[in-house]
Amino acid sequence: MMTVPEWTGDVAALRAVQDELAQRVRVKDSFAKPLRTIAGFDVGFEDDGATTRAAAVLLDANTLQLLETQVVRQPTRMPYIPGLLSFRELPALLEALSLLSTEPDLCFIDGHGIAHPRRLGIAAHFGVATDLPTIGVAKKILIGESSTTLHDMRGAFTTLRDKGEQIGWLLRSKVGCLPLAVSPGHRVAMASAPEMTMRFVTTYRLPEPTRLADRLASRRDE
DNA sequence: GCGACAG
DNA sequence: ATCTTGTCGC
Repeated sequence: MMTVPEWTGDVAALRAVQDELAQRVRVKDSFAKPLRTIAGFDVGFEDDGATTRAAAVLLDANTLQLLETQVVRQPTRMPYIPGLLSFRELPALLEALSLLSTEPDLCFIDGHGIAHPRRLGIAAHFGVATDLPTIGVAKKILIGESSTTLHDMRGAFTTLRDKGEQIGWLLRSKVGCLPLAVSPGHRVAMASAPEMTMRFVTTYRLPEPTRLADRLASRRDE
């Protein structure tokens, strides 16, 4: 399945691929059994963007103990284009995933799930490409808005909708901080995205999987 | 046409 | 995303 075609400059072609892949996204729960391991993924850049650096971290879902980390580098293949982020970052992320010794039960991706113009943010795309359960955790909204006010209480969340359709949530993971935009990617129910995310939030704004992957991908480590 | 625009 | 010092607030 060609889930990540090469960049030829044809934006319309990639949008067509997105529409096709979006049909394969399954927004429903897949957790009949408790989680054993979870993983976090993020991407950073080096050499003025010439090099793409992807990080993957594997954690014990119950103790949050760090079990494994992987960092890979690839030459950057295409520029950043709002809405087409996944085609730029997915290749490196998939390589990082392949290096993990254990396949995670749930993946947290830095970016949106279905909270995307074509309902195929990087977390949804990642999920369809791997068939693994995924949740998108973004620091900013790409599309959509919330109607009700978000209480300034840890764990509070409100609906994020686009033209009436719910595409995710705004989640106050930490008091005094801007909310996160959380949306299901693949094989995760809309309703469980916020709680699954909060389950791994400790004292920071980002849930541990994403936070740790962030540090590795952004140089602040290694 | 104008503004917005994950990372 | 990335380049970066000081500064505000708990």
